[in-house]
Amino acid sequence: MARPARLTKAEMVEKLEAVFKENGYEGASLKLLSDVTGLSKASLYHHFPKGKEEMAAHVLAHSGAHLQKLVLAPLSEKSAAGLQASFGGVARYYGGAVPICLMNSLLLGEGRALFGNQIGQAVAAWRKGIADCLLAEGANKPDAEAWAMDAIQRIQGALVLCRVTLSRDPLEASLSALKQDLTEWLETD
Amino acid sequence: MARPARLTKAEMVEKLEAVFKENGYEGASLKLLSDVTGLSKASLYHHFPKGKEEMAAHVLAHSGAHLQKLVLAPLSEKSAAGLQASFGGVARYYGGAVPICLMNSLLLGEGRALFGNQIGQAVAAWRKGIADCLLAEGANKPDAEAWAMDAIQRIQGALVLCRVTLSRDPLEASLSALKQDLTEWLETD
DNA sequence: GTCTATACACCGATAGAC
DNA sequence: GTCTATCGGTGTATAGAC
Repeated sequence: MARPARLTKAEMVEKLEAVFKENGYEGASLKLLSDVTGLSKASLYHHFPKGKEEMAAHVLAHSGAHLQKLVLAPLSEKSAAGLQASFGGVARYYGGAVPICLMNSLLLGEGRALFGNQIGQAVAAWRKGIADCLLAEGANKPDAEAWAMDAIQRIQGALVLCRVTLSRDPLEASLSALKQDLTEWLETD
Repeated sequence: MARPARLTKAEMVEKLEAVFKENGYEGASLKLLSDVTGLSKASLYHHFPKGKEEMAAHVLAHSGAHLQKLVLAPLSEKSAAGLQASFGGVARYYGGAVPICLMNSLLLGEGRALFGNQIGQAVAAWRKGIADCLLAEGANKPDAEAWAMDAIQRIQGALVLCRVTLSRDPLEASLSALKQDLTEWLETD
């Protein structure tokens, strides 16, 4: 595989992702995107001919693949162990000193119109994955679905508080509590 | 009190608030703000001479006063009943078919630099108010603070899911669960 | 207090040289 | 594949008439 210039596409997308997460779709100006990659606006258009919307689409796809690998794949084991592993994956998926959820940032203004459906589907898949793990452990369907929704809700709430407090403590605390809750639920099963 | 033209300042601010909530600080263009109020850009500058930043500051102050009245004031009773009443206030504070948290929307990009500290203080006050209710009911300090953080986290997570699913069901479900949790906690106290 | 008209910077996007 | 230069449009903000 030949070395593609100075930055691989994946490296570009990762740098772009940070800008979209921190600024949202409309706040992510071509100037910011240009600065963070070290490429001129024209060079960005060479790589992403349809401009900002295509950049955001690549970022979302990259992030979605990351979510798939770290968070959703462990759930396919359909067991409590898989669910615990998935929570571990959440901690890695939402990395950094102040984790930010790309989906949350993109769900404002123009971004919501462009990517709202895609984001909704990702969340639905996540929810279903968690619920299926619980069903395999003997939960009934309403309980499993409610617990799954609650888990995602806690993680998303923790991510909001991470942005408020400029730390990743709420996320770590939330994941610990979720793992604990799951363990207790299994014992009383 | 004389009728101040066609819209009172409070009415203006409420209309502006919707734009900032749905679009964030950078996404809230003067065109959108002008359209939603029915005022020209120049008229907006008459009422808010420092422009968009002043509009957002007024919106945040108005929303903060609303939070104070509906959510924080009930907590000053420092009792479980006050806490239950506050949860009811949360449902009213986050009104509409798809509730959106202004603080979340403003914590992106330029908005975070302008209003991050103010938002952090509002959340801290909220957290303290909840914890004080629990302390008055006999909880120890770490438990009270953890429960308070968890409650706010759940509400914020629910609000994120409301935006994902375009409904207010997650918020209502979350508040029901919180009220239930509180009742159970009191029984085992 | 409202408006039209305008100033000027920045935005997303493109042309074309190297 | 990268850049400088530039386009048209939109962004925030102002001037000044009514």
